[in-house]
Amino acid sequence: MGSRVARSKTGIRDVAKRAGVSVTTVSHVLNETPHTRVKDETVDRVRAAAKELGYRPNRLAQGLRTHASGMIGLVAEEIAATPHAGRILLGAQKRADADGLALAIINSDLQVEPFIPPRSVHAFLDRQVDGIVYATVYHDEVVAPPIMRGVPAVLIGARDRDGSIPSVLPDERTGAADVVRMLIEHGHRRIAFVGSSDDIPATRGRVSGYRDAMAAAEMADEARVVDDTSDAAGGYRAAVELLDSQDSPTALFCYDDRMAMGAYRAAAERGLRIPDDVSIVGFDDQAPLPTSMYPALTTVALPHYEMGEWAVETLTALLGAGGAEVEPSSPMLMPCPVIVRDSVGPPRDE
Amino acid sequence: MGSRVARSKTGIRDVAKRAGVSVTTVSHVLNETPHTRVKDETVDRVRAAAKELGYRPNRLAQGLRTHASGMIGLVAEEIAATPHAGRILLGAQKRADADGLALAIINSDLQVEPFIPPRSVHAFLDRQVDGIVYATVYHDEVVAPPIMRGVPAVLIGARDRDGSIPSVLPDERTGAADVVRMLIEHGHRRIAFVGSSDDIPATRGRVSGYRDAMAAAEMADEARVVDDTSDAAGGYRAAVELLDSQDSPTALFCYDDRMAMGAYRAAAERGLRIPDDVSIVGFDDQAPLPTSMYPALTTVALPHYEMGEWAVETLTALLGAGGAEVEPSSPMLMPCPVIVRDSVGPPRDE
DNA sequence: CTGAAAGCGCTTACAG
DNA sequence: CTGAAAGCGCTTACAG
Repeated sequence: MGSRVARSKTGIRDVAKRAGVSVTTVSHVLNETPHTRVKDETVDRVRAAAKELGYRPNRLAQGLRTHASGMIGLVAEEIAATPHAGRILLGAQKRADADGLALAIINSDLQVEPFIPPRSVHAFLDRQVDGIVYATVYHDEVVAPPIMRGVPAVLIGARDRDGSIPSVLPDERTGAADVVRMLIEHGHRRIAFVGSSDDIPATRGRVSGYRDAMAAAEMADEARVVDDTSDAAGGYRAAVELLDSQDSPTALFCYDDRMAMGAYRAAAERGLRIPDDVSIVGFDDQAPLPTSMYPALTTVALPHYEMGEWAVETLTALLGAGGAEVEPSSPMLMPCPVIVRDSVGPPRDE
Repeated sequence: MGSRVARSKTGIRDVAKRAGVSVTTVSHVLNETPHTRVKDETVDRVRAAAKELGYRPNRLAQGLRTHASGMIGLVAEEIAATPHAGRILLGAQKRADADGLALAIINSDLQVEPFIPPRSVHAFLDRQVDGIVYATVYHDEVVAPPIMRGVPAVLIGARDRDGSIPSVLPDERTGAADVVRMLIEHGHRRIAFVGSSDDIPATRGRVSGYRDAMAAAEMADEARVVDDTSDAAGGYRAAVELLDSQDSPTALFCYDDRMAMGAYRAAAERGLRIPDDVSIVGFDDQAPLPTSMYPALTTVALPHYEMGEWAVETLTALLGAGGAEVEPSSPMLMPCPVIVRDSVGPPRDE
């Protein structure tokens, strides 16, 4: 055993001894226990002793005593399944840190069924986490195991089937409508949707937003959708079909940035310049794609960071509420801002 | 207070009562304490009682008693600073999970100075983590604060200045040499390096690898490097300069995938097809770039996942060693595999 | 203003 | 083969 063990951590008792007071008093001054007055001079002595000894309270012991571990658990289906979803972690961590909470994470495999696996929840419960956030990206709805009702929880990316767990979802529909409206405001009328054939909520939200905006502009008849795989190859194929058709669109709203990448290629092959000959927008703002494309892609951002923040903020509020039952509420819809870059312009006169 | 509190968790005492034995015995059978024989029938009774009650040991209490929290802490400078570095977390988490360890993460701001901030380490030490992994991506060397010597630790992406903390680094130099050699084997001689002007270890490693490979093929004289910013715009400018020069290169090795993206554009503008007219390779394998490009980019992968795994594996070994001092050793160099896709071919005959 | 004591939920010598 | 008891490092009524 090296120096590591010799260290023999200093405990509250050591501080008490050094300050010549009881551990009770040390605890009170260090925690600034409410409704407890301690003589100023004593306070100083205790603080000094703690400092000199480099005393750090053992959070495990505190947790055992107070039934609050000061830790929250984040279980994420295939952590950062989509590369930049890691931003959910960043947002959650930053917020937790600000609240003096530690963030533990655990990975859960992608769930085919919408059931949250109890295993991951148990791992956290055993460690007495104060709350749990469950992040998924592939389901509309999710059903929580019974044990999960024993602790404050919040959901990211899916709603609770029972409606009793607060949840946050990206407002893809509005985001999509916003960017399409922007296209319309630039003067486009023949705006097509390069859609995805994935059967996930995002697919539905984005087409809906597209249709909303077209309808709002009385252009529902102009709406054209061609679906394909949600990657560059799919975007290419869909864009080719659209661009080579009669009355080809002057603007393409792509399901995601990768499809937009394929659409860029289709345009280039046809000698179409962006945005002069055709405007193209994407969705996701998936770094480093949009800024690596030329011209830089105007797209709609998925608010991962914000959802992570919101989740622990909400959890903190729940904790403060002392475990009061949460009344069922509808999911929070986090705005998806459109990020304007260089791929949109007015339609070419014809 | 809702049903949450009513739950009043069942403890080891409840199990003991139900099984009609002492808590000592319960502890022994549940933990399968070595060198302790318990009558089979008793074992069964205890197990049954635990199961019926849905008993789950309180890890906080166990930790307090055994001085092992079963948790390791990962502090990452700007978590997933680069989008796919989130894979470090995935690798670490998977490995920790397999070892029955929980993984807590904490974010640290980007450090300008190579000093690991004690604050982040403290947060973990207070929670009695069994070990710490510190992940950075911008420094060659890092110096750990004194407190960090009090716990098993490992470094990702940087070496410890004192050499006493095990560390793992991507072997960028070899990876670069490998991909350049591949280009050479395809018959290329005029291979240029589209380099980065960033003053970070990666820059140095990748040029060195390039030079190694050129030298090994007796082509040191053919080496040409032009540096620029490490993004698409920089790659474009550098590639333009190279492609428009006398005896322009037949292959471009780009510092990273984003620069390769810019190089693609430069080639396209010049009517140069990839890989027929010019071969291009990148570095990082930064999803979703390489597979979204056309043709799909051949590149060298940064082994984030593997480094994450290695880190907790090594930590686990350290823990097993019971805190024995680690003899200083040189950093582990994790291979950077070249990922072959479609952007390389033989040089065009001239 | 301060302290003795109980107890959080476990594990672990030690004794029988 | 099994159990009583001490103790991990704290907090918190309660008493003085």
